[in-house]
Amino acid sequence: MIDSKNTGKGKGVDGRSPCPVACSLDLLGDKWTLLVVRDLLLGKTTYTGFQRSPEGIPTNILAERLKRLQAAGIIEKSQYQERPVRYAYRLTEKGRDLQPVLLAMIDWGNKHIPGTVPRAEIEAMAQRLSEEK
Amino acid sequence: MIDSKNTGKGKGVDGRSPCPVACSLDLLGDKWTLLVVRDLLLGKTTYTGFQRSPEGIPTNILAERLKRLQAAGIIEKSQYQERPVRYAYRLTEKGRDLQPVLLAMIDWGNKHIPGTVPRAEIEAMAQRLSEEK
DNA sequence: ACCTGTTACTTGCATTTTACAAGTCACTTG
DNA sequence: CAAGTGACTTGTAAAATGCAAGTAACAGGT
Repeated sequence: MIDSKNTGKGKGVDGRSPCPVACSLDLLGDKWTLLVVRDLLLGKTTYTGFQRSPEGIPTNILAERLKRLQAAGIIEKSQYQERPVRYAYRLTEKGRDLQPVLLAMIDWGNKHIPGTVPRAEIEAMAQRLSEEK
Repeated sequence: MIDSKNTGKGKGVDGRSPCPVACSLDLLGDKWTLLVVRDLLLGKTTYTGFQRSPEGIPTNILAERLKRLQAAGIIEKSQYQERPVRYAYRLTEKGRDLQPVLLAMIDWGNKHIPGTVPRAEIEAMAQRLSEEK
């Protein structure tokens, strides 16, 4: 199925091929999307929160990615207060299920890219952020 | 460390931040790179083999990605015959260590994108390709 | 009431990356 | 010796990205 150029069954898949990796990459395969998911897993929820991450995502890219993730059902946007209006973005179950992908990347980075902050430290920070008042 | 815009210790990290996810994405964060790694994990080794995958990677992109992956120490290129010269690309240990990332993506895709070919089928195919004479 | 600040974006434009087609070079096979 | 294959390179149009600036809705201080 991976080796044939569309076996022509007309499944539900829309992407480049029925390969789950290819389909995932159609959605997540760029330099920013998974960083937003990372921030969400760390407990961040606001637009400016994502912007303040050290990588410095351009604001138009962030806005576009949040729309894509929402359209894909990976995050949901909710207004958590009026006057002034403020929004919170949260992972859906589909989004939280990306955690193993991120963890695998963290482990790979820790093992093969010297100087990356270790998983333990990241998990500790996630803890802190989720406990924040 | 993730929340401060470079704590200024001058570590070995070159990317956008010392976050292992960000660093991994600097290398792998696009629509094609991990598909090549997928093919390599499946047992493919040649330039035209990668090109024949159903996603249809553009040839200039493939050439550039192979160079990047080689420069990053994720794959190695070897000439497996002269007259005519033919090359084989193979994953290094660093490259093989990406398997958990790919497996996590497969599981996520299988769970959340209907119509994607199941992990069992992919593993069976990897088996077949690696046994190929 | 006015000025400054914050959150959550949108718009415009230059630069970079990607996609697609075609071409090259060294051979091999009929 | 003509056609084919493997492994690429080159050219160019289209799309995505990055950067700066602008907008809108409010809050808080003077």
